[in-house]
Amino acid sequence: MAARTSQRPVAARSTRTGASRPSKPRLTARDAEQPDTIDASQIDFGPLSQYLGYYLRRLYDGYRKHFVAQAADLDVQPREVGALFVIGLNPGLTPSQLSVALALDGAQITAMLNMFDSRGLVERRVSSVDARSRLVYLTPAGKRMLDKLRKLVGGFDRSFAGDALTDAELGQLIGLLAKLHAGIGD
Amino acid sequence: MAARTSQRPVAARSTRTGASRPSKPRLTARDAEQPDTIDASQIDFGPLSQYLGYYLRRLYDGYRKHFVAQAADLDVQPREVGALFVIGLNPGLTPSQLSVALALDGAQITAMLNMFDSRGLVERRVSSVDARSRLVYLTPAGKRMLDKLRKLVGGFDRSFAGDALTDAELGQLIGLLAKLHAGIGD
DNA sequence: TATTGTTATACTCTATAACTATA
DNA sequence: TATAGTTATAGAGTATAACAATA
Repeated sequence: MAARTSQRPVAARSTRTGASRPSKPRLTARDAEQPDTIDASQIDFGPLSQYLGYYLRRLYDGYRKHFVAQAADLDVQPREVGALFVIGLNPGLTPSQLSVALALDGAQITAMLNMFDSRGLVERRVSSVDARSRLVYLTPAGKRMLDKLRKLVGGFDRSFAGDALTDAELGQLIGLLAKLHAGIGD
Repeated sequence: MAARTSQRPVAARSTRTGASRPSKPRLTARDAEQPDTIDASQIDFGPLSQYLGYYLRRLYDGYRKHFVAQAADLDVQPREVGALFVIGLNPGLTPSQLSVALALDGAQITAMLNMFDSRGLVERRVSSVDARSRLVYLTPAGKRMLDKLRKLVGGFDRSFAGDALTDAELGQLIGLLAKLHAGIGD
C-alpha cells in the first residue's frame, strides 16, 4: 500500500544507521542501454561546484587529514589546538567561557579538559569567589606543548595550500572567511 | 618517578575517550592573584584568528547546522545532497566512482546507498559487463527529492552569508575555495 | 590473485539529558 | 530555584579490516 509517491511520513526515519536490508539489486538484462562506463575523471558535478558548503566540507576534511598527518607525533586534533591556544592566552578562564569561545558545548569541554588533564597539560582550580567555577591553566608541560604547536602551525596554511594559491590569494581567502565568520551568528 | 618533563611516551595515549579519572581540582587558597573574571566577549584568540583551519571548522560547522535546520522536513544531511546531485547527473555510475567523486570510502558509500535504497530514492542494478559492479540510478522518488533539494539549495549560500558578505565577496570566496580545492590533491 | 561491493567494528565528534555541588 | 561543571548515552561521521562474489 501507499503508492511510492512522496507519501512516506517524514518522521519515520528514526535511526539512520543500520540502513535495514537493502532490496536486492535487480538482475536486469537491459543494461546495454546505458553508457555503462563513466570515466571517474569526467564526472559531472553540476551546480555542486558552485556551493559554499561543498567546498567547506571537502576542504576542512582535507585540512584535518593534513594536520593529523603532520602532527602525528604530538597526538593532537585540530580543534584541540584552538583550545590550547585559547587557554594559554587567557589563563584562568572557566570551562563555560571556553565553551562560548570555541562553540563547543559544556560536555565536550569537560571531556577535552579531562583528556588534557590526564596528559598533564592543564590544571583546574576551584575559583575562590564562586566554588562552582573552575579556573583553567596550562601546566608547564601544557606550555611546552603550546610552543611546539605554535611552531608547527606557523607555516601550516602555507604548506596546505601548496602552490594552489599565492600568498596574496591565501591572505584574501582567510580575510573573507574571517569576515563571514564575524558577520554571522555562528 | 618520571618527573613531569616531556618524558611521557607519546604512544601511551591509545584511547582518547574515557579520559580516565581527572585529578581533583586543587583547593588552592591563592586564587586571589588572578583576574578571576574574564569577559567572554573579550577572549584573546591570538594567532588563531589567522588560521585557515580554524575558520574552515567553525564555518563548516555553522553551515551544517544552518542546512540541517532548513532542510529538516527533507531529512537530508549536507553530504547526502552532494551524493544525490552526482547520482542524478551521472546516472549509472558505480559505487566506486561515487567514492572517488565524493572522497568517501567504499564503506561509507555503501551505507549511504543502503539508506537511500531503504527510502526508495536510488536503485542499484548489476552491470551487464562486469557482474561485480553495480550501476546506481535515481528512482522517480529520488528525482523528486533532487528537485526539491535543487530549489532549497539554490539560494542557500546567500541566506547563510546573510549580510556578512556582499554578492561579489561571496562569489570571490567561492572562487578562491574552488581554486584551492582544485589545486590540492584533497 | 586482484577487484567490487559489502559487512563488521571501532574511534571520533556532536548533542541531549540527568546528576552534583554550590549559589 | 538557578547555575557551573560533570557524567552518561546515543546518534552521526570516519577509518580499517575482513569477507563474498566475480574477474
